[in-house]
Amino acid sequence: MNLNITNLSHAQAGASAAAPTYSISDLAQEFGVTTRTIRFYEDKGLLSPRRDGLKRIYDQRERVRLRLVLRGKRLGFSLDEIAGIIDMYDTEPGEAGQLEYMLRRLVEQRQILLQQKQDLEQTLSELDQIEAQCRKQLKRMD
Amino acid sequence: MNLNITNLSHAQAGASAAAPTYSISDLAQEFGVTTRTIRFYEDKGLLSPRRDGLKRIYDQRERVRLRLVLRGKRLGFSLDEIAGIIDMYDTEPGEAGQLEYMLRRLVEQRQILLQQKQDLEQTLSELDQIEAQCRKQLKRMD
DNA sequence: TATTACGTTTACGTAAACGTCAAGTTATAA
DNA sequence: TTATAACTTGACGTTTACGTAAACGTAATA
Repeated sequence: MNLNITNLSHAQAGASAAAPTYSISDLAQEFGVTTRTIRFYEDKGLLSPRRDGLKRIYDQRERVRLRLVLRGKRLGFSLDEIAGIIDMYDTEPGEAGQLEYMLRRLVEQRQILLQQKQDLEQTLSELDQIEAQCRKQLKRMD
Repeated sequence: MNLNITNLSHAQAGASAAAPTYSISDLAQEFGVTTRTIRFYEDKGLLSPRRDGLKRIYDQRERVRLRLVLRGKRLGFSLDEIAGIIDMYDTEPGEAGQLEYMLRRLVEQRQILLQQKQDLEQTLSELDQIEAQCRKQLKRMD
């Protein structure tokens, strides 16, 4: 019998105020990906869970990172690009040169996202037009 | 010397009111992709240029399709997904069942795009926060 | 006539992002 | 004690989206 707090029924763990942790399959289930995928992301340096012996233990920070990765994927970025983005989320302040470098990267990334936003809105508006045509055509057929 | 109207200096062609046409490298240059890429899209059924002997001749319609493909890529869709989307742009009205099927696909596609939009805006706002932190830190270092 | 520019097909190569075994470990339940 | 479930590390397979090279055709230019 294991009395470890990290082992409570299902994932959530964390009665009292202990930091909740998750197994790999907890996260796999929650986010609808396979454990293979999660391990692959670790291989690529996107995640770095602690270990309990061999087993991977994910805390909040790792969980958030996974969420960021999957959001990046939905936006169509490669894992390498996502790595670059997530990097910015938790780079330590550092020296001035470092900060200015990061500001430049932020600007670049924003440009990309703004272009996407434009592509997105144009596509949405075109779909609206197509739908209107569709409905018009359907009415005409009654 | 070739007097064909399609052969005027660079692509644009179309003195008078003749429909402008383009060679494969015209389009490659205009959109910043390789000819290999354009041929690959044709292989996948995304483009279907006319031929002059062996040579591919692209008209406005094909050019627009290429533009749509590249926009789809910027949004992170696979070529198969893009094929499905572009399909909707030029499906002939057809019968009622066909139209209703298309309406369902439109709704699905819109859902995906709206999710992307949400992801996009959240990411943009997070980048704003990071930038603010950065600038704050820089000021503190003066 | 030879070269240069642009086009063609065919085909093998490759990077990314996992899927899919295989073979072994560890912990709990029967 | 055995079986089951969840985990581990390889390692090879697969799909997508092209890159890259070979070998050739055609047309204008030096």
